[in-house]
Amino acid sequence: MAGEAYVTVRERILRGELAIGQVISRRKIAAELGMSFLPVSEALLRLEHEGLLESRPRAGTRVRVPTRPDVLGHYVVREALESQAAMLFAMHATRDERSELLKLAMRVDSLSVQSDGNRFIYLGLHEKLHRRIAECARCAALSDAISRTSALASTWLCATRAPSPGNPPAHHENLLKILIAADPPAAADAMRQHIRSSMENAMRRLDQYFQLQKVAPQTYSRTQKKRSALDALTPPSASTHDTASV
Amino acid sequence: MAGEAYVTVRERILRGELAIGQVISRRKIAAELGMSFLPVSEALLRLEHEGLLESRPRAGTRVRVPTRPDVLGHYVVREALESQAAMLFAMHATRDERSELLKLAMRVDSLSVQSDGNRFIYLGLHEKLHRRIAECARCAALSDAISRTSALASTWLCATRAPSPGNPPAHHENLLKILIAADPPAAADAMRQHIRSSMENAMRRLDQYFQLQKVAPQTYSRTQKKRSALDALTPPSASTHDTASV
DNA sequence: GTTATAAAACTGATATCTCAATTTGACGCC
DNA sequence: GGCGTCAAATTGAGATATCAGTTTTATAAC
Repeated sequence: MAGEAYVTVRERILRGELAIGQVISRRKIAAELGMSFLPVSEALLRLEHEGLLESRPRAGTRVRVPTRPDVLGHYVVREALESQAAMLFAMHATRDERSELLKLAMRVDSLSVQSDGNRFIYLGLHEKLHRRIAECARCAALSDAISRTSALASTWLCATRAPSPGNPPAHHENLLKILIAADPPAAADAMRQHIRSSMENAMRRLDQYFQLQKVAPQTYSRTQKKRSALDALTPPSASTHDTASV
Repeated sequence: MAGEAYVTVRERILRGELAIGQVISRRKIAAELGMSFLPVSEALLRLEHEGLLESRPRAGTRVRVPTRPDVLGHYVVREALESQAAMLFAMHATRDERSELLKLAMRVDSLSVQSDGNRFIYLGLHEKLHRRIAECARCAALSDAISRTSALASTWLCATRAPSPGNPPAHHENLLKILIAADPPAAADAMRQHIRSSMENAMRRLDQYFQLQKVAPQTYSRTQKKRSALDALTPPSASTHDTASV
């Protein structure tokens, strides 16, 4: 049951149904899922340890509002893990896997240039590309570490609106071409550069949240009126089928 | 309270008071610490997620018995994180920090060659060296990721007896000399090699536990007699002040 | 209208209790 | 004597109740 609650809440955060900074109630979720709030507490605690939530002891729990060092640190860790995965991919991936992922990269690129609301499809496919690279590295522990880490970034990118602005059209295709070429250090280095450009992108987008934090460092308000500063920032997406509106 | 239980149990595992495969009881720990077993459950759940414990739903909880892929995967992740830290150390560490850590490395090496029971002191200092390198990388998230990861290895190394057999006398000193030289890629590579040799070392030592797992894959026996296979492997250390016996 | 304040509602944390699954150890059977 | 079986003990998981701290809101004073 705790696992069910974990998956449900995690999905909601990752799909952007719960915006950054939004306060959630253990009791309401428990009632909604038809269980006591003890397994829900367990799930939320786990999500807090993974960095998706934050809570103050007796005030409330909300979707984590990242700070600038948070995002920087996240991408440093991610750079370490994903460049390692790229290196192992160059060493161990089969021929089929290499061609599969090259094709996937080209699809991601083609979705990237379209600016009509395929944002969620693009994000999902982009995450799949990175996940598959990690899986082809043939190391479960590394895959796990990466998927734990990239869940965080998914949250942050879900919250922002603009579809990747200044990426070259063949961004991922070029990356995969290097990974396929089977030179491990070069693969690691290419992934390293890729992650760094992702970081700059994310930094630019999340800037508004960094400003916000200085204004309301630790607000766990449950009502609407005092969250106006936050609400002004969150994209209007909300409902799941509304992705074609931008 | 949950935090207190977490720290206590974690300490016991890391100090080797709880051997690999040993079964522990939530209720006994709760009684011992004077609290309900709910906060204890929370603490044990966290330790399970961190990989220090393993449990079967209604059978029991024990200190995790690592498999070969576990250890391999652990060191792959660790290689990724620590080589990143080494790179950032080469870039950002101050002059004072560089000389401090070089001295620390030399102390670690000198303890390494002595074979009279300074094992716990050596392990502690060795861990401190790696921790300080991560801290000097100026990235809290990376430090956290590393300390979470290296806790696992500490458990495993605590369980084994032999003081690092075939390391060259100036193993860590040479590593630090490269880190200090301020060439980031070279620093990363040196750390990478260092971690890999650590892995081979750990693999050799933990081999007996890998064999064991095939015999008793999932035993949560609370009695002594069926654990004879495990008991034969655990070092006689146990009591904290008994380190000078080997 | 604004501000200060106190009661009310709500939150997370813990304790206590119950329950189903597992292990244990003793009993009976061959 | 060895082996299968079943009751008792133990375990982790969940439900409910209680408590202390925080936020909200209604109230009163200015």
